[in-house]
Amino acid sequence: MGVAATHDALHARLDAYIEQQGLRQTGQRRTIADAFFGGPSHITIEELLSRARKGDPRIGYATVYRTLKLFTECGLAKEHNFGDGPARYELAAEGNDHHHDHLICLECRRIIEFHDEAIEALQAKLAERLGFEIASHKHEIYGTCEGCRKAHAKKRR
Amino acid sequence: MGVAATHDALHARLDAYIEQQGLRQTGQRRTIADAFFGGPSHITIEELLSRARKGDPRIGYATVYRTLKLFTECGLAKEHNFGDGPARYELAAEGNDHHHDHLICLECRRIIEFHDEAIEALQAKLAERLGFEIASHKHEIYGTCEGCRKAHAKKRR
DNA sequence: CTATATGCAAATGCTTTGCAAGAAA
DNA sequence: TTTCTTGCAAAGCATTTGCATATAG
Repeated sequence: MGVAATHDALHARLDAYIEQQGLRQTGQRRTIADAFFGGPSHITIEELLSRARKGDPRIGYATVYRTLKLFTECGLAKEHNFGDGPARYELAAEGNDHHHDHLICLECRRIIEFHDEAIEALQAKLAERLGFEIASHKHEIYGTCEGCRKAHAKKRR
Repeated sequence: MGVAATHDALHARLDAYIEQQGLRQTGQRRTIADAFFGGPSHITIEELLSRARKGDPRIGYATVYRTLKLFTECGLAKEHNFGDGPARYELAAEGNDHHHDHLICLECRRIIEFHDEAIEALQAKLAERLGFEIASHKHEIYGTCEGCRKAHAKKRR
């Protein structure tokens, strides 16, 4: 099962949502979906637009925003704001489905995903203790990644 | 030791920073500091401006932004973005100093602070494992607070 | 006096929206 | 042939900035 098959499944999921909601299949949606499914994770609207325009140069800014909102609604995308500029989107679907959080390098802006069952468990316990029902959470760790730290060490030598 | 004494300590800290940086004591800074030290936590610029204007009606928007940036730089304030509207600021200084994270009720927008040593420890271990040096982190839990859940239960009866 | 701070209004950056024209069902 | 979508430009919102004036040191 290669990338193409995965994309088919994602497109199918999108198509199902579109139909179920009485919306319309359009060339732009397919083009943007291709750009999104095949592109790097944590992509911005800007980057996605330029990827999508390789397939269809007439696509507009607002359409990408609207389409990513649609993807987010149907669970295919997750939106993140890491404090610097624009929002970033990542694929959130079967196979890629399980929840994760992020470490963000403040120097090179690299984003590292992590999932820690023990932290999640403690978080759940904490919420329960406070009578709080969790809908979602955001756990972001900002700092310096291994690569950037090594680069410092090298410079200092 | 009452509130006034606490405020004195905060003002002293601010004054020290201002002097140390070769900046200037101004009436506006004192007024905004009073409004901030005495006001509710997780306050917005807008709210702070209206509090400050009770002391000095001529204070401008930009000054509050600039002054809260100053407070943040000198460690007296912490800025948070909880995903809805404008940033919120909380006091971060002696007594109020230790780090905490937040639960945010999506219904009543109440903000509950928490501090969980075990989660922090796991987080530190995780970062170490990845060779990542933590500068700061953000752990936000969104959902429904106890009060809102009880309100639902009542309605349903 | 000199450098910093202020207030205003304009600019910015990201995102959303109104609307007329175009396309899907 | 009706309803949804698109592209464009304009609006919106939070925040920042340029600049002339005011003020602290």
